[in-house]
Amino acid sequence: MARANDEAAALIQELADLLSITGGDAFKIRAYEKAARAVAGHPEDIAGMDLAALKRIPTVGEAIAKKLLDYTETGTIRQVEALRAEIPASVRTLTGVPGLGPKKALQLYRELGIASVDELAAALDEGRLHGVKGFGPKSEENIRHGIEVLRQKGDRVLVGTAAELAERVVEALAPLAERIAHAGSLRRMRETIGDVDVLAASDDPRPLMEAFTALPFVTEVVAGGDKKTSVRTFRGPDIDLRVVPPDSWGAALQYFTGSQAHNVRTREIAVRAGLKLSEYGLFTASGERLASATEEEVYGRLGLPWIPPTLREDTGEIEAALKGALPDVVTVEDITGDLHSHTDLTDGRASLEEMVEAAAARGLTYYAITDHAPDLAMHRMTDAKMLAQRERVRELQKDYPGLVLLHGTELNIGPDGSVDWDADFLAGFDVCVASIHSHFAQDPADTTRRLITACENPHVNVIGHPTARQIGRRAQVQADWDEVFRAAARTGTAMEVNCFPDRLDLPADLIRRALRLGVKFAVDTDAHSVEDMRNIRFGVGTAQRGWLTPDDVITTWPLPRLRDFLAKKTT
DNA sequence: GCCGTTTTCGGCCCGACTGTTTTCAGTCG
Repeated sequence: MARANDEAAALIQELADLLSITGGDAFKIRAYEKAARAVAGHPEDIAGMDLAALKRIPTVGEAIAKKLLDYTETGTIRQVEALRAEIPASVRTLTGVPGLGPKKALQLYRELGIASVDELAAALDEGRLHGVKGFGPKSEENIRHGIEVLRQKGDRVLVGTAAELAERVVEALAPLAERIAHAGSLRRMRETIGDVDVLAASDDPRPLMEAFTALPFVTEVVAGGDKKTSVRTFRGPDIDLRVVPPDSWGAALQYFTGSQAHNVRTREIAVRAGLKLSEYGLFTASGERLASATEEEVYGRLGLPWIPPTLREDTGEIEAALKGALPDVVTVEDITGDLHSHTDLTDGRASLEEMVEAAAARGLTYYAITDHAPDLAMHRMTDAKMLAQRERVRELQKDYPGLVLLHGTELNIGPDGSVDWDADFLAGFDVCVASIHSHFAQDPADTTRRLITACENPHVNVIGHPTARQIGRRAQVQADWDEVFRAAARTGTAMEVNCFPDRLDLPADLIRRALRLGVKFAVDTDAHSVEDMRNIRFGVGTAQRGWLTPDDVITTWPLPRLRDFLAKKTT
């Protein structure tokens, strides 16, 4: 179920958008935007909070607290309703067209009565923009194109897709740059990516820009300068290439990694110290450069430790850094095992032998094979097939002295919380993952009970991809997550962080909520092929965004500690 | 509208690029 926080944050954000269209004070607008982010990221549910509690949320003062109270009491915010009456909410959608901001959107509405993207397209066709002040022939063409981009590209791509594209750009341009790397939301490992940002260091940007625009998948150059070039790609995201002098590398990487909200905070810290921070470095008032070569140096001169990119969202990392309380987040190198994988016995594409060989090559110390159980009838699993696989796993173990093979299964959680086999058969597995694969639209109270029942099963060790979402295709199942997490913590059941780019499940915001309730996590690839094992970086990135340390993640633990965790369920 | 190791008022991040504006506003990140 959508938390009150998310709906309230959306309303505050809408208030900011509508005020920016009607020409409200820019600083007031920014205050609303900051508060919207803070409310969305606040771990406690705002439903039921009183004014004093609401004001304790950072960036929420008296005025916004009252608006939040208005929301929790009436389901809406009066000022938003009033502004909607003045400006149709659909005018907001005009600012979604690249190149159209609040000022021009308002102008189009006031002068031509345009209140939606469709109306804008029609006005263009009828030539009604001719002669409107500020809209020359070039603007018309850009808006026309912007509408097309908005309509066909949809919006964001999965992090895996963006990572592949970024790798191709970096590889192609590396010979022409002193340094080159991806930055932006991809470096922060957001689950979906709008634009791919690539940063290069060179004293001679021209050859880089020329090679960049000549890449085979580039279809159009949107903006081309000496320092920045933006391109559109064939059925992919836009790519920005920024080129900076080599001695600005650290400051530039810090800046272009973002997030924008994080950067605002770091620049505010600089201003308070009488300094100026830009992508070229940290400078004194007289222009003397204090730091710029590395990110560590830049953060250091601001009095901060280096902050992992995955935390840079202004959701508490600045405060934690100032207090010396940043989490020592889990890394790919910390991962010692994998508790969820498939073979061609069910829907995997590689044999048991190939998967085990790949797990050994990853340098894991333990690896669980967890093929699907009989309730997913399409995979035609039987008791006999599962026991035969177990025999084969035990035989294979002899060939892998450095890798402990675990035999497990991925159970199906039925609508009532039951799983495929009875306790006797389940007791034969080393580890059991249990996941939801159907009945996604159940009543939230039923889904909550369903997941709690699965946690209470003494043989279920891990809840696989707990929300069952598929990014861009299937919404999360609705449940009272805090209740589910309490049950997981109480019963010693780990929540999975599934590494598939279209799952990333649990999502980072739910990870943070679960963490506060004492839950442990299993970062698992759910690999169906050898290649899928590379997805571990996306799951670890998601775990980092959830502020997880190695201690929170059972798949970083040495085998004896893991075995204790698994054993505690049944005793 | 928020906030305070320059405090309760006066600030609030910084730069690149575009188009049409003859000196810069709007947009974007």
